[in-house]
Amino acid sequence: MSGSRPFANALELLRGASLRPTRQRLALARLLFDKGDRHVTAEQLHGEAVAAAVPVSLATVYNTLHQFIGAGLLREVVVNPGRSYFDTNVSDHHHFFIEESGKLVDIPGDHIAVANVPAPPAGTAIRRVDVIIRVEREPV
Amino acid sequence: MSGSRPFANALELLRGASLRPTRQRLALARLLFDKGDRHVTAEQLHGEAVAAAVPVSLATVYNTLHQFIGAGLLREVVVNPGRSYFDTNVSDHHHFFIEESGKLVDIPGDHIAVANVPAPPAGTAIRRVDVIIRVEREPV
DNA sequence: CGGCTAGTTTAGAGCCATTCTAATCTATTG
DNA sequence: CAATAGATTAGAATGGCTCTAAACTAGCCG
Repeated sequence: MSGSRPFANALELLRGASLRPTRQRLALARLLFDKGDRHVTAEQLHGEAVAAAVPVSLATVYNTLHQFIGAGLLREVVVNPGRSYFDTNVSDHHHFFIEESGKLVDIPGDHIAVANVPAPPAGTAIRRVDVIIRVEREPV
Repeated sequence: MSGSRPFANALELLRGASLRPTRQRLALARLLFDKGDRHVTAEQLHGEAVAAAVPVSLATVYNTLHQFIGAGLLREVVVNPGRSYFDTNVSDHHHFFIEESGKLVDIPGDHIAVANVPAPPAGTAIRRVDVIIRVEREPV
């Protein structure tokens, strides 16, 4: 785990984000945060919820994911056109992306250093630095 | 310019990539490569072609862009879910991404250093490292 | 407890970038 | 110039995501 939310249960998480603890949000929060760091797509998460007999629509999954992002509980990772990944690890880190399987693997922030970053274009400030290392199955 | 294709005209580019020099491909190659480094979307490029009175369908624009990528003439930059940018600069470099305007700005490869990259997951090899620095309009 | 209301959820339609299909066209070769 | 492999095309299809408007519910107040 990233260790950034020790002991926080789903209810506290939602309270902290000023989101009403509805059945759907509680269930999604548990699916997301009860098993350590995860990278999921909206569709995957929806599938898990349905499998867990939690009645939730895909629209609600998207709504909830975006609310969690707004609350800083989640981060969006963009590696592929036309599909978003949601990352439960919101601490400073980067990613390996295995193109064939579509899997993401965390790289802790202190295991990688980005140096000599030039000044951003005039009138802008850096919001975030994303490093994506694209890997492929090793050629034999 | 990235300077990687000095004196190459559109015809030579296509020949070198074993692509038949059709009217559409020649026109798109000129639009892409005759004005230095560019970051375009498929729709933009299609618009430019139409504006230049080159009859070309959006499907052909997509086909051609992917063929150019396959030939190493172009690179795809993924910063936004649901929209791809095509980058005519295929040399080693990275990007600032200005979220509000959707603009990309090149960062030359030698102006940024990524250090301490950990070994990739077992059985995989690094194909490419993408650094995307997301910037926002400076808060006053 | 019963109602009230703002906030939530939902099915289904809609949107948009991209890809597919199958028919037409064209660059190249003999 | 005819034959044909390859290219282009319009339009339909796809897929991820968002919107809409109606039904539901958590939290509040009496």
